[in-house]
Amino acid sequence: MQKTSAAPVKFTHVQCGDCPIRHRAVCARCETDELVRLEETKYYRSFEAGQTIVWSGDRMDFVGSVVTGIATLTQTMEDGRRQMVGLLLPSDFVGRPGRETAAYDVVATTDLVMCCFRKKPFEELMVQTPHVGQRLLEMTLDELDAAREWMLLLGRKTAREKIASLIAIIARRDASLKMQKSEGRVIVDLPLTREAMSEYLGLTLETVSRQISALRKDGIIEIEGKRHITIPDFDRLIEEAGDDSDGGFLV
Amino acid sequence: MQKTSAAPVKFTHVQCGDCPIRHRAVCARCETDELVRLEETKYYRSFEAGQTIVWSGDRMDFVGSVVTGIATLTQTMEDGRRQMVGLLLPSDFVGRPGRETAAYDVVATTDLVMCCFRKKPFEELMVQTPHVGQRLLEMTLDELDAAREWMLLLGRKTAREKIASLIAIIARRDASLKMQKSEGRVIVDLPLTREAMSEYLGLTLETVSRQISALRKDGIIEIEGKRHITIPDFDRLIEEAGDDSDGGFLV
DNA sequence: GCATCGGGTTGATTTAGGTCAAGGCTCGCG
DNA sequence: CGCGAGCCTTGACCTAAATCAACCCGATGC
Repeated sequence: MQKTSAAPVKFTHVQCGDCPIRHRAVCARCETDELVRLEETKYYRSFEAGQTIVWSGDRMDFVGSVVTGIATLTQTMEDGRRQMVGLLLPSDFVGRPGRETAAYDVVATTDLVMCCFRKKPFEELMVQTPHVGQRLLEMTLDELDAAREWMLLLGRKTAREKIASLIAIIARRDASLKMQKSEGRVIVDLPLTREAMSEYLGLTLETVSRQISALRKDGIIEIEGKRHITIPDFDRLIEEAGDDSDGGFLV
Repeated sequence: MQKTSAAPVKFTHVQCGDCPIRHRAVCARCETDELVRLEETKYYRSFEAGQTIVWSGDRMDFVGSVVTGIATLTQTMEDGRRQMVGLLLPSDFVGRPGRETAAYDVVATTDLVMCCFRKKPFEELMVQTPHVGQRLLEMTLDELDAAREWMLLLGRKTAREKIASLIAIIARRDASLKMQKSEGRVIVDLPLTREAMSEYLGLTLETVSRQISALRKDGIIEIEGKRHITIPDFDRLIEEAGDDSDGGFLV
């Protein structure tokens, strides 16, 4: 099962600044003049950990991408049950062209910097420059694959498998960015509270805590503090995750 | 929470044949010469109920859309646990441009006709005619929304709520196509076996059966045979589904 | 120094849904 | 006509995870 696109996009545009929307997220193959037009409507926004960026149903007149930090998309039922439906790491895109209200709560789970564009100009740009739309399609298809992997997790995995999967997912995303892996031994800092993990996994936070303890007791993971995890044998973790495929290299 | 795009696409192209990929799925706003080019690579395929169209990991050199019948996308774990991750009704698109192997099992759950295009020419067409790509982006975004609604269902809803939600989803898709609704009273034919429902909902088929019986006893639904359901009060069903939003008009 | 608070752990108990098992209904076929 | 296969239902029992509750630990504030 292949999760990544056949031909991975190369980010060769060298005049990029620090804004991922230019060099990673959207404008991977864009031309200089398009960059300039995009640039004109660009602005940055910072949020503190815990802050809600938009509430479900609110007007949302921008799109953007995460520069640093982590955000989540969450759905809430009337009685307060919550399910995370999106985990946004740096370079991930937020917002849907063609929709003017947010469909989910968007929350900063760590301190966060986003790079935003007003929606109108962005949509106009999309019409004028097909590359942007094509890149967005690729990203959306990747997200859809991730969502489907997530559905398997939610529908069929045990609590232990869910925890192992989540750690693996974060480790892989981390590793693919930072390459902190050395022959099977992997180190991760969980960027989520136990509660956020429980919302990701469709569990209670007590169960999350218990299963993390269980994995520690069984030597699958080692823990320092609350969040710092080292995985002595990554393949063993993957076994615990019960993944059929390569586990989805995309979150 | 808004599930449909702000400006719903209008299907005004009148020379359409019976192929949904032309008039509904992809070429909503296309020009005649594009249609012609697409037409050249088009072919139909029929499948019987229960037949597997592609296996996860198999080479898949076509994309297409469902004309009549129902297909599903399913993921399987090594030990046989299965989770449905896509339900494809007429006009839904199958396949991912840019990927040459299938990521999921695609199964015909009823007799099925698909309209297919060889992938290469389709991809070339996509590059040449932005409208096709844009339409595909819209469809993919809709699917992503549906997947996220589905995640809430899998992660947080009770068995009873899951069943009620599924019936509501099918009824709405049905109704939006066939308009067989009369003041709150709705009639649906479930196009899925109990087993398929259980794979959709992350339950066992026994639980599905029990909860359907429970909803019948409580007068939420009435059943004739195994599959024919009438919903005397649709709003009451929605209450049982525990939906926060409008419930996602998209499957 | 002490109180408080957010995040985390652990234990005791309950329960929703899974598992195992028996049987029913319908349809096609020898 | 009787038989078996699919599909579905129902019952008895079991277990994984939820619930309820106590408590730990480190940071922050007064």
